[in-house]
Amino acid sequence: MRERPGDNGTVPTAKKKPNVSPSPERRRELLDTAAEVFAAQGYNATTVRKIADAAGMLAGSLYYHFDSKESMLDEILATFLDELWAGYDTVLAAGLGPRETIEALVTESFREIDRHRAAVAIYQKEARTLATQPRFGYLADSQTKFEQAWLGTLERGVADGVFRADLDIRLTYRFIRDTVWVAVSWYRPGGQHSPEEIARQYLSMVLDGVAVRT
Amino acid sequence: MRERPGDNGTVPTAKKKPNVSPSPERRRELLDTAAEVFAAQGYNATTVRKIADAAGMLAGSLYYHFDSKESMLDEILATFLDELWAGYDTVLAAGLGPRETIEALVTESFREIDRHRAAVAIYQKEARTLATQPRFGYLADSQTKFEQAWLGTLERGVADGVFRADLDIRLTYRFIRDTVWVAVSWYRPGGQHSPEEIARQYLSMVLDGVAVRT
DNA sequence: CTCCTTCCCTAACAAGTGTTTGGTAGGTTA
DNA sequence: TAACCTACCAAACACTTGTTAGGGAAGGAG
Repeated sequence: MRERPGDNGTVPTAKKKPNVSPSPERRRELLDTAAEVFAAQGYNATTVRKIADAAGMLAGSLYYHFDSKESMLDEILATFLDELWAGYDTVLAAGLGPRETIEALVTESFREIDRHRAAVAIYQKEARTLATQPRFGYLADSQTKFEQAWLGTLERGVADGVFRADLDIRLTYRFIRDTVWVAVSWYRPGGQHSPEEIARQYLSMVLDGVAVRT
Repeated sequence: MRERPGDNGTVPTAKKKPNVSPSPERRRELLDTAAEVFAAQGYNATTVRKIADAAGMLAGSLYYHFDSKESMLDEILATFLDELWAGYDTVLAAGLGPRETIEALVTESFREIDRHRAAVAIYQKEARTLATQPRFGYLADSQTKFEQAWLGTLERGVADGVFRADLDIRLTYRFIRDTVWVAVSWYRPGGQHSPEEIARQYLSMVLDGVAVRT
C-alpha cells in the first residue's frame, strides 16, 4: 500500500535510528490511547502531554517509542487503511454483481467503523487537510482508489439496469460514501445495533428509500 | 435564540467595554475571511496570525475589532445558526405535510450550505467538542431543537403512512441529517448544480432509493 | 489650525508547544 | 558480581501561541 521510511533495512542516510528497541506491543497500546485522544479532541488540539497523561506517563517518555507526534498519527491512519483495504480488496475480488458488491462494501465499512472507531473518526476530521502534506500522500492515493471502486461499481449497476440512470452518478457516489462514514460520529461499539444490523438498515434506506411505495 | 454578553445595555460589571467603536461592516469582512481560514485549516490549527495574513494586517490589529480568537468563532457560528433557524422556523410554521416538510427542510439546508459554506464546515468539524463548553451551550440547544423538528416530522410521516414504519426512526433521522450536512465537504458555490437541484436529487435518493424499482 | 475618532502597527508578554538530553530503577544475561 | 537493555523520569530547550500596551497615520469636525 505504501512505503514507510525506515521499513527497509539499515539505510546509512537515515536521520534517526534509535539505538533502543521498544516492544511492538507497548507501541500498540500507546497508539490506541493516542487514537482515542486524537478522536475525542482533534489532532491539533491534542498535546503530547495529554496523550502522556492518558497513558500514565510523562510527555518526554513518549519519544522513547515514537519519533514524533505526527508519526503517531501516521501510524494510526496507515494501520487503519491497510486493514480497510484488505477487507475491500477481498470484496472486490469476489466477482459479485453490482448490487451485491455495494452491499458487501457497505457492510464491510460498518465493520471497520466498529473495529477502528477512533481511527475512522480521526480520518474523517483530518484527512482532507493532511492529504495535501507529502508525508500523508497515501491518503490521497487511498481516496482515488476508493472512488474508483465505488464509482465503478455504481456505473456497472447503471449499465446492468439495477441502479437508477436518472441520477448524477457522482452525486450518488458521494451520497453513499458519506452516509456510511459519518456514522462514526454517533456510532458506539456495544450499542443496541450490531454493525451488520446498521448496514442492513442503511442499505435498505439507500437502495429502496424511506418513503412508502405507492 | 441566545444571550450574548454585551448585547444588552451598559452593564457596570462588564469586563471589557472597548472605548472605541469599530465599524460593523469591517467586522463582517474580517469574520468572513476568518471563517474561510477556520474552515480550511480547522479552528485549532488556525493561528490569529494566519487570519491576520489573510486579512492583510498584523495579528495584534485583530484585537481592535474582536475580544479574542474564540469570540470570532462564536460570532461566526451564532450568526449562521440565527439565519438557519429563521429559515427552518418559517418552514415549520407553514403547516405542510410530513413529506413536504422534509423536502422543504432539506432544500432550505442546501441553501444554507450555499450561503454559509464556511460556517457550516466549521460547525461540522467543531460543534461536537465545542458544545461541551459553556460559552457554546447554544450549539447543544440548537441540536436539541434540530432533532425535535426532524424526528417529529418523521414520526408524523410514519403515522400518516407516508414513511416506512419498518426502519429504526432514530437511524433514519441521523441518516437524513448527515447526508444533508456532509455535502458541505464537497459542495462549492457556483458549481454545476444549484442548491435546489442538489436538494432535488438528494431527496429523490433518500425518499425513493437508488435501486431500480422492480 | 486643533481635536477626535478610526484603524492599524510595533514590540513585547506569559503560557504552552513539540522535542531533546542525560539520568536511573529494575530486570535479564553472562 | 558486572555488564546490559528496556522503559521511564526530570529538566530543560527553542519556538509558537493568543493577547496586550502604547503609539501613530489619516481624515473629518469644530
